[in-house]
Amino acid sequence: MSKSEQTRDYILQKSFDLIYQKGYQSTSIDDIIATTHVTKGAFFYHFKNKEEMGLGLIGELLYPNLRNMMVRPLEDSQDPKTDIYKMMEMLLNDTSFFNVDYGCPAINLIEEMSAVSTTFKRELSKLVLLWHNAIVTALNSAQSSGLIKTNIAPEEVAVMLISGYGGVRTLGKVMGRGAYKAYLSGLKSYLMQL
Amino acid sequence: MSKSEQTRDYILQKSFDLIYQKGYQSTSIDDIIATTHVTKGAFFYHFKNKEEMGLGLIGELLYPNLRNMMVRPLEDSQDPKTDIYKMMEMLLNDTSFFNVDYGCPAINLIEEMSAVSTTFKRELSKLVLLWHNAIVTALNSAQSSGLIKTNIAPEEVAVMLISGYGGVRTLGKVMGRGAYKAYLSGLKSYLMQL
DNA sequence: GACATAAGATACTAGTTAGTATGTTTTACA
DNA sequence: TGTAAAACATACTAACTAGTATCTTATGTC
Repeated sequence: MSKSEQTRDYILQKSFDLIYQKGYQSTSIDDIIATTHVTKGAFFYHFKNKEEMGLGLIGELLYPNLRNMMVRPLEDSQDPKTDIYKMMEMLLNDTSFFNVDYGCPAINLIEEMSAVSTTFKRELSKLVLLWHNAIVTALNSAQSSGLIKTNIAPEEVAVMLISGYGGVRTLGKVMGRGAYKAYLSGLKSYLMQL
Repeated sequence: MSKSEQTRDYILQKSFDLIYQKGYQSTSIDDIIATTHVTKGAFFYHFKNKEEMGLGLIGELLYPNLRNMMVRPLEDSQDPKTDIYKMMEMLLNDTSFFNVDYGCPAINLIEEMSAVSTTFKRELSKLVLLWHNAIVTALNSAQSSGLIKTNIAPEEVAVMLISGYGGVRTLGKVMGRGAYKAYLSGLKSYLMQL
């Protein structure tokens, strides 16, 4: 990786951290250059404007992380019920990447930006759809192999799961990790009965 | 209601609308005085600062609305399963107060403000707890009267329901009303099996 | 090692932000 | 109906905002 690529990635990573904590609109470019010690000239050399940086963040940080943590674990799953639970547990208990007080970076951006910028909305909806499809595919195959009742609708269950995840991230912000614990417990019962 | 009270309420109501659409931090006082045609002097006569207005909003608009739409329908409920479903349906289908693109005002504020202001976080957590307790109470009484299995934990179900609601509001922002429809359908099945 | 260009640094701008200082006008009530 | 206080209006400030113009320095290539 060239020196130039390094600073670009560095800016993206630090911006991500700031935005995760304070929100996109409340994170100023001056904030970013202050914490990175990268100058304004450097910032605007690598990004045309703030939006391009924000979209870069989604494409180059959020997207690959989502694939790794939320899509890949479901690919070719032999036991979706268990794997979905394990995935949720992993996501909610991962304190290296996530923080209860700050919630989920992707959910935060959806909340803040989708009504304000159609470009952000479009890119973020791609992420959601990716996860949605991964869940539906896993549930479908589980129905084929008789591991899940055939009278349930995978699309509905996917929406229930994604909503549950997003919602408990929000809930965690005001109620703390206890919300995660209760959710995971409730999720287990919910998955059982599918 | 005196003239003075009227302008105060008017400011709060219009601020609420703006904040619902753009977020709290992105709604400037200049935005507010521009749309209300109330002058800056009037604004700062009624509110010490922006935060006091924001908190007023929570206490005087969000709180009573939450009581009416999310707590009262569960009080003395003879059939919580049905009443919870009806409440969710009412909330998600009410287009006079809510808008898919803007989600739920309370959820939005939690998302945006709880990590940024402990005062907002505290006030908002009260709202959540109020709803949580109303749900738990309803589920408890349903267990007593044999309408719900006794091996389920009302606290967990409450977290599942609140998370589901909050999450589908987020999901709706990027996926549209289809998310609401799928959620309500999934919710019905979920409640059945309790 | 010259030189073109990539990468980064500095100083600025025009507009916006919350909040204040200092006025003027209503309103309630004696 | 006079007057004190409540309610509102106007003009300003200091700090911050995204972005630009213009410069300097580093880097790879022949």
